[in-house]
Amino acid sequence: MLAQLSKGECTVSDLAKPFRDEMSLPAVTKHLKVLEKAGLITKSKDAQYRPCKLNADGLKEAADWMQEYRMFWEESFDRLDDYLKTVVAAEKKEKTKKPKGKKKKHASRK
Amino acid sequence: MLAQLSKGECTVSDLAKPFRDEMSLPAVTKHLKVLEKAGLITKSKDAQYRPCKLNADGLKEAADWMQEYRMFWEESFDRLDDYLKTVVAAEKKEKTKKPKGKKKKHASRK
DNA sequence: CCTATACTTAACTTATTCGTTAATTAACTA
DNA sequence: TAGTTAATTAACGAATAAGTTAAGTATAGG
Repeated sequence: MLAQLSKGECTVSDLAKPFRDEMSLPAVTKHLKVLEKAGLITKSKDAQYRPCKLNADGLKEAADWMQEYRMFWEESFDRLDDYLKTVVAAEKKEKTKKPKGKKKKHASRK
Repeated sequence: MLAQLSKGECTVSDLAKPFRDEMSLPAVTKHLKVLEKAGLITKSKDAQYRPCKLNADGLKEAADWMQEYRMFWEESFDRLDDYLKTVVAAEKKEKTKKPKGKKKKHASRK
């Protein structure tokens, strides 16, 4: 729906059309209500129609917010990568050792 | 919990300890069950204890999966950025024009 | 054998998400 | 004015997430 709106203002039923067989109109109304509350879109009046458009300010806020987390996510990716590299390396080493070595006891649990 | 496990195998109660006042032990059991089902950890038996460890294969799969979506997310970020640039530009232009111009009618809705 | 410890299972609660159908409001139009 | 179209509201429901308490199982160890 946001993608649709990025091409220009349009009405509730226009936005609903692509989802005709997936959800009802009231469902769309509700969906739009959360987008509106979230400040991502605005609705206005034109006779029976409620033309919707993207809200630049809200989108900017959202983008800024995501931008913050983007780093966090990427760091997480990198940490996972690091972790996997060490694990995979450890496993390769494991395989070159004798396959039936002593089982390592875990640390004492008292 | 995954972070904890990345430092080495440990038991259910060890994993639960940092969350003592946030959730009960059964809650932890359940949480671990979903991590196990998701293939991110494995559990074994040692007397009453159930030592858990990270599952490298599962984590690798998860990382690969995320890697795929990473691009999608970043593209989305970029598209948002692009969109915002054009919108902000458009708004600046708007402000330099006479503030009380003709209201543009929306496209006919028949 | 008895009991404490580690953990699990069962049964239930509570809140939220995401939808539904039916009725309602508002405005256009023949 | 009567009917149609656009959208919303009301009332409800199913599914899921994420916990809770209380009871049960398995094992170690005095």
